[in-house]
Amino acid sequence: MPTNAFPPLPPLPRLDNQLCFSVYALSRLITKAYQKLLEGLDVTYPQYLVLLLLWEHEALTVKALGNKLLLDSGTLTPLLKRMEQRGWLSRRRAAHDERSVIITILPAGRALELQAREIPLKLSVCIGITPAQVSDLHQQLQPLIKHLITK
Amino acid sequence: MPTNAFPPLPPLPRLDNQLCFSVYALSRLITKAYQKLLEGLDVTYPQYLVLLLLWEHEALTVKALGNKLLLDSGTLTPLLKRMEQRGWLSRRRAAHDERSVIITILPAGRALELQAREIPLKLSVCIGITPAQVSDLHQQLQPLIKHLITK
DNA sequence: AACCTTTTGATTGCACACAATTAAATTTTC
DNA sequence: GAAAATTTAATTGTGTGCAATCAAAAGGTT
Repeated sequence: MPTNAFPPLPPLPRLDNQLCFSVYALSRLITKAYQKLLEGLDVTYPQYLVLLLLWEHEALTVKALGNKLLLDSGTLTPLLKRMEQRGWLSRRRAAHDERSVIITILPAGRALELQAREIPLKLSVCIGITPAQVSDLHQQLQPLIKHLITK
Repeated sequence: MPTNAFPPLPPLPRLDNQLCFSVYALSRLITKAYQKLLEGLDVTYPQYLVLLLLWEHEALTVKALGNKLLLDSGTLTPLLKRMEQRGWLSRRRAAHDERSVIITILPAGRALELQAREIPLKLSVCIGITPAQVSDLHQQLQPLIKHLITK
């Protein structure tokens, strides 16, 4: 009896068993939850992430923002231009390296920080887990992110 | 001495401490990893998710696909039209309810299943965690998803 | 039957998200 | 110092992703 040249492979895992789909779905659900909390500020979730960084660092290059957010200029440039139009930040070339674009928070952008103070707390309620669980889960995701970044 | 009407609030959590950002970043990294594995099939990750469902169920309405993938018709309609153009599936109105659109897998779409067999294994290597960890993490994400869906 | 409500997809408009390419400026190499 | 390689953003094109709106069809009510 000849060996089977095409042995049956195990069936593809069902969608509802897949970790990757869960991460994908959860990410979109979280973004949607943020959108509700952020609509008072009239910012999107990716824009809020940019603001979080600028509130902390005052000024960052597009490159630095991209490194921290894992987003490239194809995403960031139009997003930052929209935020510039609203007067939240400024975009200018670096004097010492004309290739770099420096993003600086403006007073109007700084003013949003106060309004945003309650968001983390509200969101944790939205998601419905304890701070301990948040921390635990966060720790577990880090190695996956690290592993995928270096590819 | 009067009580302070505006006590200082705790600082906003740093980006690299936020679970939500980790989920968001991980989701995009996973999609990118899938894209590499899927480029031989010339499908995107969301299209692959549709195929996974059609390989299992043969035919589903747009509504049913949307329920399973947590995507609405604004996303699915153009995506399914692209897949129809490539001959992977058909779109037709249900006879008993002209509002419903039934998506049916075609032979060309079915043929992709064989080529996709190795993807789950390859991806688990890509992510770099054990099956036990995958299962564990997956279990932890379910309550968050359930909690956010019912909002 | 005529009306009302609900369900279902499609459509529209806007905002990411990223691969690939281009262009400009800097750094390295010789 | 000139040439080559690298770095950095911008641009372009394609594909999601979703809120809001529209239109058609089904089901229910009187």
